[in-house]
This record gives sequence, C-alpha cells and structure tokens, in this order.
Amino acid sequence: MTTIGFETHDHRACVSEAMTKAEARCAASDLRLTPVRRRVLELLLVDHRALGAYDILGHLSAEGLGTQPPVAYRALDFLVKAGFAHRIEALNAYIACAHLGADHTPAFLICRNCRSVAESDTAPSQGRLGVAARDAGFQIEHTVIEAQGLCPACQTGNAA
Amino acid sequence: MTTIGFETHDHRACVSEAMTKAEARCAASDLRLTPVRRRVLELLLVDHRALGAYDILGHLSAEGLGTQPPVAYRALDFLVKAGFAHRIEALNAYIACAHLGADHTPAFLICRNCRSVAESDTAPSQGRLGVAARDAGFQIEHTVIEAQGLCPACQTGNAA
DNA sequence: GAACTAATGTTATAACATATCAATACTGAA
DNA sequence: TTCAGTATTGATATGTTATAACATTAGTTC
Repeated sequence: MTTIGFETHDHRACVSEAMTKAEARCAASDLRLTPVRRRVLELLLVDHRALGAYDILGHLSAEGLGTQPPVAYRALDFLVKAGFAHRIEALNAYIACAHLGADHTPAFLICRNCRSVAESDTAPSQGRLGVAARDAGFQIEHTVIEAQGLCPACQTGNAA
Repeated sequence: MTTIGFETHDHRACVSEAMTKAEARCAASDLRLTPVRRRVLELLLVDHRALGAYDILGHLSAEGLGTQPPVAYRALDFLVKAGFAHRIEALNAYIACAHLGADHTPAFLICRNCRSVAESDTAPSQGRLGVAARDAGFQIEHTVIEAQGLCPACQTGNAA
C-alpha cells in the first residue's frame, strides 16, 4: 500500500510522466485522448488538488476549448472511466489518478484546509467492509473511501 | 460489527422505537426535537432508504411544514449533527441512523437498484486507512466509507 | 463514398445547496 | 414579568453541481 500526495517532488516531471503514461495507455487500449480530454487531464495533474467541474470548465472556456457544462463533464467522465482520474464524492470534485494505469480501489486523504488530496491504495474486499458485505449478502461493485482531516502542512498553525 | 439493513423486520416497531430513543436523547442532551425535525426523522425512518433533501421537502410541503429548501436542510443538518441521521455522499442523500445514539463511524452498503442502504459499523482508524494516514502524517477527522452494488433482493433478476 | 460509431456543439433545465436578513419563540436571570 | 440573549423559523434570492436531449461533425470500416 503506497500513499501518494503530501510529499514534495519534481512536479513538472511528474506531470509529463503521467501524460506519457496516459498516452501510451490510450494507444494500447484504443481510447482517444482528444484535445479537451488531454487538456483536462493536464489541468488535474498540474493542480494536484481536487478541482470541481466548473473550475475545469473555467479553464477550458478561457482557452477556447468549450463553454458549456457537458464539455467538462464528458471529459471528466472519460478520464474517470479510463482510470486516469477519480471523483471525490465528499467534494463533488475530481482529481488525477496517482497510480496511473493500475486497476485499483483508491482511498483518499482529503485536507479540509488546502483541499490537497493524497491517494492511497486499499483492498476493501479483504477488510472489515468486505466481511460485512459478505455477511449481508451484498455484492460490492464499487467502493468509496474518503477520509477528511488535516494534511501535515495544515496541522501547523494555519488550519481552522 | 453489526450490519443493519437488508433483513426483514417489524418496521412499525423499529420506527417507534427509534423515535423514542431520539426523544430520550434530545431530553438528555438539551436538544430540541421540533415538529419539523421530528417529522423529517420519521420520514427517514419510515422510508428506510436514502432520501434526497428535496424528497423530504416534498413531504414537508404537502404537510404544511415548510416549502423552501432551507427548511429541509436545516432539519437534516440538525439530525446529522445530533447523530440521528447520516449523509450519503455518493447519493447526495440522507438516511436515518441505524445505531441511534451510539457514537460511531458508519460504513454503508448502497444498492444501486433499489437505493436501500445498510449501515455497518467500522473502525477505520484501526484498519489500512488508519495506517496509511499515520504514515502520511495525516490527521483524520471524519471518514466516508460507502460501497455501492446490489443488495440480496436485487441480485435475483430484477437488477440492471 | 456510404454506413456506422464516437465525439462535440448547443440549448435548456434538473438537482442539490447556501447566504442573508427579518421575525418569532424559548430560556434564564434580574 | 420583563429584559436580554440565543435558538429557531420564515422568506427571498442565488449559487453550485449535473444531466437530458437533439443536432452536427469527425473518424473508421467496408
């Protein structure tokens, strides 16, 4: 289990690396990384935080890539389905996947102060939730695990 | 860990029992279960499924208890803060607490077909998520755990 | 180049949620 | 019992998130 998110790093390299991986996966899986989709993924990667659909739309609109909500939602849906981004339910927002390519059940650590998000891998079907589901006869298809709180940086004074 | 939700039961008794507990807790904790709040809790208990704020508002409005969104949201906020109800992030909806009174971190099993919701208790701080958070230096304040899939009843033919 | 599928453009509206300020009701103390 | 303080409700407006529906364009295959 690796958690990716709060440590500092060479962000420019991290973005371009992720874009390269995404392109490779699209080529391999016959998915089309069109200009809008590509740009939305870049925006998510660069910001490294959860962005709302209308934040995204603001950027797109400023860049002449589209002005109406469906433009943003379609691109985000594509990225989420392709596994390039995740939706954060507790924020109604979206974030680039930190484990690009790997099929996984992510868990998120969401800072309520700076909105940064760390992504951690889990195996819920092996945990308590999985046991509870089996006991109840429930068939899990998708799991949302989101912890809210304070990231390391925001614990030192600047939080609410 | 107990999961409450999909088994059949004497629902009328379950509702009145929960209302009694809620009343007792309000009396003990100096909380006011006003007519609107009381009615909203009843609606959630009776339906036994996740209801949207505007579903609630529809009932209230039909009963002359209020017509504007804040009426529903205030009542729901009260119930959530008091621990009498939970918000389901993945549905933008609300459900009565199945463990009325106990302080807990609930996990939900949500049927995508019939929208019924089972509530299970967990201890996330002792699980993988807790480990990941400690490793990352993240201070968890609140955890959302929601599994989506098919309940036992909806697995037999009538699902999508 | 016709037929098919995927993606985009466009309009409209649905669904969810909160800010703000005024009015009223309840509570406890002088 | 009236005053001050606090909690609740009433009311209006608006902000935010998301999708339905249908027309058009682009890309792919035969």
